[in-house]
Amino acid sequence: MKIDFDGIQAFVLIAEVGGFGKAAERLHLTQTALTRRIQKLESYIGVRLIDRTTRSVQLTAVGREFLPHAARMVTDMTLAVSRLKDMSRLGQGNITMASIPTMAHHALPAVIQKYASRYPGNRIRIIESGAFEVNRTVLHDQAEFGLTLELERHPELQEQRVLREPFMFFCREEHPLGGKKTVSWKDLKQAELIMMSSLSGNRVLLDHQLARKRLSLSGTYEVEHLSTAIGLVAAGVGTAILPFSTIQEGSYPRVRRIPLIGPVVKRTVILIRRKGVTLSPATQTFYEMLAEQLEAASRRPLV
Amino acid sequence: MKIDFDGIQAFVLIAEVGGFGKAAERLHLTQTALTRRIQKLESYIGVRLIDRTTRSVQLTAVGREFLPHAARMVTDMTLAVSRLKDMSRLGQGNITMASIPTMAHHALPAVIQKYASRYPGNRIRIIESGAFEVNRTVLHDQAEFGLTLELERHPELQEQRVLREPFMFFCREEHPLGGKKTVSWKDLKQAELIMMSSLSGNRVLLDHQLARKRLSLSGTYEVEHLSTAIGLVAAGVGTAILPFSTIQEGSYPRVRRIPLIGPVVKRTVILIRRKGVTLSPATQTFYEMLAEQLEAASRRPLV
DNA sequence: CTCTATTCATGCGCATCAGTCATGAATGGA
DNA sequence: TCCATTCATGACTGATGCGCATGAATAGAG
Repeated sequence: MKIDFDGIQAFVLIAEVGGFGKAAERLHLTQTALTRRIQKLESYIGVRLIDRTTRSVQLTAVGREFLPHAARMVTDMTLAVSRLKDMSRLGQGNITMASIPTMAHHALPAVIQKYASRYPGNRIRIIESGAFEVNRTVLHDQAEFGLTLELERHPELQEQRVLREPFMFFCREEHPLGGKKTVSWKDLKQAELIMMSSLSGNRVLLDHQLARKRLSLSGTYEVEHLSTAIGLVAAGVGTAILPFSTIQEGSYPRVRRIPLIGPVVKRTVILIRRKGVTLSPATQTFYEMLAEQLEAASRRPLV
Repeated sequence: MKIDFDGIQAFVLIAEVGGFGKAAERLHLTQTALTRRIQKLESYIGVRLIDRTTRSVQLTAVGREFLPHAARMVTDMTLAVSRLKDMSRLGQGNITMASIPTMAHHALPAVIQKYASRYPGNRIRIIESGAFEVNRTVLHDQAEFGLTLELERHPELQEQRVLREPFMFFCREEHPLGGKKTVSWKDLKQAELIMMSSLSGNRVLLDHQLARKRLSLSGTYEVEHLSTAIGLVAAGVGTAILPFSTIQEGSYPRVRRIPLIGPVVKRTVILIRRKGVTLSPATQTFYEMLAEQLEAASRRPLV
């Protein structure tokens, strides 16, 4: 079953404008071409659709019956395809990504804001979850890509490093260690540490790297989210070891953020996507913008 | 805006069967051709729709979004066109015709019955009206063709004679003229004539032809429809001059139908259709069958 | 009534395009 | 490691759709 779309389109247009010549003009074709298209269409379906003499052009009974269907199909097609093309001209389309909370809270908003101002009208959905869940989400196609921590590699995922930042020591300014320029892991024995749950990706990372230096941590408190930890620190409950970007400049004015040395432990934030799958144009653009912004931030000196 | 229907169809099929090779088989094409179709489609709309390696074929985000629309459009198109083709393979389609009542009552039913048994499932609509209205109906495209009396010609109508039958004298068997083999117009002076309204086509025809022989009729009764007239005759109210086919064999057993001579006046029944317009296939078939049947009837000896 | 303008149809030549064949490249599984 | 499967690519070819020039029909003007 072969479908002659051009023929049907010609039929609809001729019916609408009432003549081969005018329709041909609109299609940027010669009248000859349209005559041929209609002839071909009619011979294919075996029914005359247009009764035409040099002086009049009118639909046959069958043509009249077919016209509304044909017109609808032509507009549907054209609309669907042009929407698809618009989509490719960058911009239009839905974006679904997954992200660990730290990034979703601190780094993403600025990028989203920038993206949205340049390409308005797109829906962006962020699935916020722990580092391990981000992987799963991407693998199951529930998100087109993810922003997560570098942990173990997965063969089906393609990784791209975008940010490398140290863990730092967070405490209130009046804390005994609050005045130091740097803090070493040894100094933390007397600190009332607020730890992340051992299910957290950050905690896994931290433990893993410290273990190699034969260090270990024990906390007084254990919480699920970084934001809870920083809240507790701000309230003076204790101190915490958190990634550099946990707080933004200016928020929590009374909290000090002090470099941790001996050793310096860093975490790497990566973008992940399934190998071999193409991102939608909108997502692709957003992805690139996000990578660029984060890498730029990564190069800025730590305050 | 060019629409690549073949490409979209290929896309849908590949998505459905999950591979180029299998889809190609179904379309009776080589795998190469499908690869090319998808490449062309993608390059035209500027978006990758299918992520493919030699080991897996899966839709991109955009492809997944487009698939349901595409599938629907493809099936719609295919269905609409195949329905149109069916229509041309004779049969399917609606038939609308106009007819004068005599024909609608007596000649048409047999033809319709025969047509319907050969091509079942078609809707046939008959617009029953006087001879003049039949013309108007066809001219206004409210009916594809008409069965009417030959009166004056209209330049936009094409006529085809299908039946020529005499007017006859109708009376009850016990009527004074009921025993005669023939009746002449002169004999009618003493008959209680039931006339048709002068708006009737039959009456116009009759008056016109008689006038040329310097004859004229005057009736005791005047009715609108032939069926009324024959009813009155059957009831013994009077006699009437009516077309041969006004009654069918066997109905009205006590009514005699006697040839009228001096002169014999005939009416011609014709099929009319607008010049230059094509009938739908179903109508065309019905039209031909009708013409043939009527002409055959016309050649049968009058009883 | 004739002439002209308009409009659809057709013959012919050409360029593009879509399809095929042969072959290459990638990769999961034995 | 080798093989079977599957998609991609290059070269070639036949089909197809288009344009130009021209023909044919006819409504309307004069």
